[in-house]
Amino acid sequence: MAINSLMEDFSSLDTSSLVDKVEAKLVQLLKDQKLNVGDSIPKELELAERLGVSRTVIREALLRLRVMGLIESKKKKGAVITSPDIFGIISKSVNPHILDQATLKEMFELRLMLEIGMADFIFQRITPADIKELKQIVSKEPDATQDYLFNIEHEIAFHGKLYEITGNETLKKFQRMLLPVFDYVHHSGLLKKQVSIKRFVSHKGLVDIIESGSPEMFRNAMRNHLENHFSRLFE
Amino acid sequence: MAINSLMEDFSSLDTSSLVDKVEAKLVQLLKDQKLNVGDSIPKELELAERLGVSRTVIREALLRLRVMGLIESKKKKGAVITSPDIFGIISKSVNPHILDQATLKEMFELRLMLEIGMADFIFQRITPADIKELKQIVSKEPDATQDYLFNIEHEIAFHGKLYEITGNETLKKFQRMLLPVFDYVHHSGLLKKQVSIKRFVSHKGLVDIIESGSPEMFRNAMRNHLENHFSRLFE
DNA sequence: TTGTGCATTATGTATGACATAATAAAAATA
DNA sequence: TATTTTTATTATGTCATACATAATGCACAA
Repeated sequence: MAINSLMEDFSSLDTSSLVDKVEAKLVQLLKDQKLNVGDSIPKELELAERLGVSRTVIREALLRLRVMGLIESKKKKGAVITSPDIFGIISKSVNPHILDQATLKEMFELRLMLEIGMADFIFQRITPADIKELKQIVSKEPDATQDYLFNIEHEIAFHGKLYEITGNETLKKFQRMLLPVFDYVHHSGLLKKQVSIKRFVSHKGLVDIIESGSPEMFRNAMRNHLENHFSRLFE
Repeated sequence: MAINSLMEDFSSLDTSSLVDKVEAKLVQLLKDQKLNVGDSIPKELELAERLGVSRTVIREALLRLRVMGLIESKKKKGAVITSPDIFGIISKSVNPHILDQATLKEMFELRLMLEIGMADFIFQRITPADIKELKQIVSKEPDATQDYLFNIEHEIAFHGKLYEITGNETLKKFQRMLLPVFDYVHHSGLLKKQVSIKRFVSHKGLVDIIESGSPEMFRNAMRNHLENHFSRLFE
């Protein structure tokens, strides 16, 4: 079925340029030959000769793989296969000013889902040191009268720590990618006006639950904690 | 501050190639000039002249932007700014055979988080038609004796429908990206052996809750439904 | 053995040329 | 005049070649 859809793509949409085809061929090469990270691929000239295209085309195709993080090329050693840091890469291209508003709003939603869904991982992997650190962060919690930026920083510190506790690096990168988006969406006119800022479950409340509650309790508490955001999304 | 960090980058790590600099300059151009989607950017030759580099370099920089989905270039009209379909793009570079195992496992975890965290969005946006469709999918639920592939297909149909109900296109793309990863992780020796396949809350159970329950109930039920996966991650 | 320097090699950059496709302008026809 | 066809123009896509640059390894000398 994978092959079929591939064929379809090729037959139906033959608007593909030469570089497109070469790119596909190279990716397939990586897949087929089961090359491992660190292995090096043929030189540009060799590829050009073997595929019967100019070096320019090869270079463009390789460049694409490089941008996608599949390879890295050094001056003499040629190109070697790397394990792509996906989110690190797209972080570069996530530009709130360029992404369309619908996508931005959706990414905002994604963050809410993740923070609620991470409960089990927090409970599974948290250490006493983590709890201590959380408590320390919470102890510095600013009251509502405090200046705005400081509040933001505190939010990031607290929630960022939660992401960290999950021990999931990919998730952490995802959060870093979402941070500017979140901030942007929060302040642009994308969401409904915030009618009343109520703090339902506080950060301290969350920590208490982490310390002596259950994942289930945490999910509900976090959902409640994020109510201000949800209420701006829904009616 | 943005300028400072930029300077630092340039001074500390001047391993950046010409293309790197041009790329950064172009991205900055897009940001500064607040160009909207659909606006076209200067021609390659013009850029080459203005920045004092060869067309080769300009082309490579533009190509990077293209791979990142920031621009699209047509034969005559030049390049126009587009709203990048991030996940569509990285889907292409998500290759389970190339990603390292730690990342794969983490992406597996991400999926679990999302499916639990999506509860509120499902309840907020589901329509009677959706419920009807869900019931129809469930009615065809195969029993455990049925052939394996059919079971997989059914899983994808059901959970995919849930993603769809959230109305979040970005999430949907994210799922499509995760699908091959999920399958791969599930079958490779990455996770602990599956001791006993128990179906806790069934698909039908989930539908019942969607129809007459609450987000809170759904989260717990989904967590339970995914227990087989969780148990392979945790002890 | 250690270090310096040179040769080699593969990518990075520059330049010029032509192909191709999309658009606009001009010409031809009804 | 209106409409279609042809032609010209333009900007990207592809090719070819030459040279710059940096990393690697080898040879030679201290």
